[in-house]
Amino acid sequence: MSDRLGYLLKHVLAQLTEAQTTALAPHGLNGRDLAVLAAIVSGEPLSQLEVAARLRVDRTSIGDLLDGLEERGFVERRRSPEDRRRNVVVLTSLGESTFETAERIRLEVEREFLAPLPSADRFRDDLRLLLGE
Amino acid sequence: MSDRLGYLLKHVLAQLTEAQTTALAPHGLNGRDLAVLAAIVSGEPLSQLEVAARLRVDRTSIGDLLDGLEERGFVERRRSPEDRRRNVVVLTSLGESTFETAERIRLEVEREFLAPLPSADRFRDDLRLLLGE
DNA sequence: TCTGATCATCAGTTACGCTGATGATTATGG
DNA sequence: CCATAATCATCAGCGTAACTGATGATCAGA
Repeated sequence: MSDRLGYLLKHVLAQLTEAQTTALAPHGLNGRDLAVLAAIVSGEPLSQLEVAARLRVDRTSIGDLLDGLEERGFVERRRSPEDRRRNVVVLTSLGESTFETAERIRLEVEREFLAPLPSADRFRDDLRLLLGE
Repeated sequence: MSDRLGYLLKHVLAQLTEAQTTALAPHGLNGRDLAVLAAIVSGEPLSQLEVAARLRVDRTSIGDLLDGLEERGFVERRRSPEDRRRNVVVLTSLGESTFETAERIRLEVEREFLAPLPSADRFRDDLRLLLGE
């Protein structure tokens, strides 16, 4: 239909978001929540600012995001002992198990989503190139 | 950095949007406004609903969008004589000239934006495939 | 110790997509 | 012809997300 790049990107993203949302909903998560869990699960405990930076999400949004995850029992915030300004965020055991199943779902959703393409990897490479990574 | 498809798409779109916004700002437009003008300029006069459908924008958003464009003198809304429920939206002469220069800018911004890729056309094709077009 | 930086949080703004309702107008069918 | 349904624009309101700017608590450095 349209060849406007903004239009194409916007609606491709919207469709992916919708597919992820519906697929993850039974587990009480959306794609954003899952990205937060993924940032936390990898390696040493992170402060909220570090989580936000890693996801390139605004610093003031991450608090609300964690509030929701904490209410649902996926993460815990603890005051860091060596720097009491910081909240160290860790996954609960529920958070860990949910993360693993949700992550599998995400991979499957992405695989299906990119199925129409001749090469999904090439498309991913293109996106990374555009971000300069 | 991240290989999450949602992350990649989101930030690629954000970077494009920013590039378009800054490039178009001197002409009093953003990428969204320009898309509206493009939908109007092509062919016969459209009702607001038709403009919204063509852009895949919510029906209730298009009104505000047109308000802004009308304030800035780019479009005019007239009650359709043969169906007085409809607003026929047309470009003013200022709208037309602005559209032409802005459209050239958009093409140049997109060209530069996709320059890092081995094949910009292929990337566009991929996006269209994902939208099922 | 004083000063400035850092972290989390809070209040408020802007933008967008969406739902549901309303009034005006047109189309349909009995 | 008239009553009903459908269509169009608009309005109020909601939820989400990104962002700015301020605050209090805490830490680091001079």
